[in-house]
Amino acid sequence: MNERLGVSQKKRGARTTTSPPTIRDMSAALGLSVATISRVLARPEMVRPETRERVLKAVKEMGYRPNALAQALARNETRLVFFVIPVLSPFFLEVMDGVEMAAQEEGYSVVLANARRDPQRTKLFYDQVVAQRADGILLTTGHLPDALALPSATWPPTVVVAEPLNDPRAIMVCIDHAEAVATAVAHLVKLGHKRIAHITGPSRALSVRERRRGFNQAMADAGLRVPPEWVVEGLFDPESGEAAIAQLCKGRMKPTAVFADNDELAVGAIRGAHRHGLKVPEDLSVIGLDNQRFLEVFEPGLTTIDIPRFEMGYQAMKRLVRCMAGEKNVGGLRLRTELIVRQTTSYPPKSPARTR
Amino acid sequence: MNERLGVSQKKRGARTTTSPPTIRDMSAALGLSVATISRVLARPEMVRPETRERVLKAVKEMGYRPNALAQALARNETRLVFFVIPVLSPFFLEVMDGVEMAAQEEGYSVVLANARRDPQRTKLFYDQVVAQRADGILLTTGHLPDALALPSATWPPTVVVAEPLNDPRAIMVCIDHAEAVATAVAHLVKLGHKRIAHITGPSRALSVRERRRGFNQAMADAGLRVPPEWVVEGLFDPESGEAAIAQLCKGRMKPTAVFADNDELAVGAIRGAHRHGLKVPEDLSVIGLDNQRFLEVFEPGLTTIDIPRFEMGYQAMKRLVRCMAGEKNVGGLRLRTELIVRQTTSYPPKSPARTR
DNA sequence: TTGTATGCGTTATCAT
DNA sequence: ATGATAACGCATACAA
Repeated sequence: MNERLGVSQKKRGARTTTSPPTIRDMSAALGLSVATISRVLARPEMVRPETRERVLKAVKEMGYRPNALAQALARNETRLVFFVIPVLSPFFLEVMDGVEMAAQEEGYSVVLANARRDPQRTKLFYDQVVAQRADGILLTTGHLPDALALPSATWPPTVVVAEPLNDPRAIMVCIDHAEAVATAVAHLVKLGHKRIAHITGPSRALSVRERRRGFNQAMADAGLRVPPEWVVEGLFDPESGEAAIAQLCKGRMKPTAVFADNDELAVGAIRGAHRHGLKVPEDLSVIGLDNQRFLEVFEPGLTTIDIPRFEMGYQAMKRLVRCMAGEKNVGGLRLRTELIVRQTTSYPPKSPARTR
Repeated sequence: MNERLGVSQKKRGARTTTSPPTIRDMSAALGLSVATISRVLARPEMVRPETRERVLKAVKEMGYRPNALAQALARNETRLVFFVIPVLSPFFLEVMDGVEMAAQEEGYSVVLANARRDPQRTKLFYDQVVAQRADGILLTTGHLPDALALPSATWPPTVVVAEPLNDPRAIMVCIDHAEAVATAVAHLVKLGHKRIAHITGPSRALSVRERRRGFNQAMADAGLRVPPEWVVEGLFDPESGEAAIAQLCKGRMKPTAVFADNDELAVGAIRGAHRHGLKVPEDLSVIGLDNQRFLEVFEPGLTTIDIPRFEMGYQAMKRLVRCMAGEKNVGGLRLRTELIVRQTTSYPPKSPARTR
């Protein structure tokens, strides 16, 4: 045994510094083959209890931890996934929470991949997956021109969260945007509103287009018409919401209610309304979409549509795992949204509000 | 060429499915050694231009990408770091933004490691680093009982962000909490406040203790005393802030101003004040700490202390990279904070406000 | 039940 | 400038 140890050390060069023990160190120290060590950790039932205990004891004593890198190479899997987001926002943060939870349950780690609004970067993350930097990819962005050019053979396990994607190869976990918006509109209509504006996100996003469709449909269903100037496009931030209100106030006919494509736009709209001397909801009803957690402190409480962000992330990751396990025909999922009525919606004003 | 390719395939088992080409496939296809292929990508200047071009062309055509896993194993580095957070919050999100930026610049990826308030989990992430799942670790939590027990030999490259840590081995990038708080107190004192309360975060965090120390010191310096019941501890959330105000309103003597350990507490405090019929800032001045981005939409604008979150993350990651590169004596950093005066602070009320 | 030997896809050392 | 080949640390098929 000592001989073998000697040989081993000579062959592999003496370690003077204390680097973590490898499986071979364990093997040498215990006089067992590396295979046995490996088996104790991977399939304990395959090894005799006494041997197993002896190995386990040594593992604990010497602090042996299998090298994740080597393991990954041998097993041909990284147990890593990329979570690609277009921009760091509280919304994706909460989706990520669900992703992380599922990942933990399944023994995966999540790499946050921030595309910084650059589709080109999304492609880079794809390349990384192809290069075995990760096993799969979770997308939260609908437009990825380059990645679509990927040949099917190298299309890695992919699940799209929160955003629809028009590629049949992608599995989608999202909400029914059109339906969600319709619910909001229905709420406003029920309150008696007839003049409803729509503040939308950037129209290159498929989800935004879906919402717009839902809005128009719901309005049409209610027999209401939407002047083109009442559909104002912006980014998903408060500034855009505020600007949209300024825009809407310029017109001769003014809406009594606005639906905003997300909560941040809605909050901006409320601020904009205040700036224009409009009270919410007395003069203007505002309804958002997201039910962002951090807005719980906001006053007046924002009427909005809840998107199950955590659940979306969780389900998406679970599906991705199945994908990576080689399962075929993993289906997508459409989660239900829910209208949360708080204080920013009310009956329309009796007489048109006067803006300043 | 076909022959060689054939040999390769026979030797390595026929691939019926199209798996990504390996360096050996390239080698075979080009009639060059694997070493040359490798060199072209790693040190192009070492190879003759003609050969180089030939290889590059083939790389592009065949879509060859070095397997990151194998690369990592051979180079003995993962180019991955863990970013450990106690809980998913907008605060850490912005720190993460900086971390990510620096990581990208340095060719690293960031794994989001959510400890979910469980120090035990922090230990797990440490183990993963020891097991070469990542090269280094970024901590945002001050209390890690178990990890401290790690022998110095296996103490991986570590940088602590945002939170001080009392381990000499750790490199810290944070702010001077005591000084930040002192600035806030000084502002209130200058406005004429004499009765100032402190709503604190959980006292197990070292930063919270530092802030408390800063508060007491600043008050003492101003010749003001702090009744023990005016220091109310809570979690870092709005609910705690609201509860703290309820607590403070129960006393006979009431403060005219409160300093909250973070913005969320402050926002909760404001809400609590409203509930108790106190107007902010007329009856009660409130000042927070963080300058959270999402609170920009909050009205009235919160007076607070700006913490350079992005910069903290960025600098921390840059330092971690140096650490991982083996650099010794990488120093810590203390970033400057800045008082942002908005609308929630004003002069103390002439007569004590009446609570309901 | 345990051991032997080979493969995983690179990098890097040492020849040539 | 290029090639042969030994690491890297583990998993696993096959042998014993």
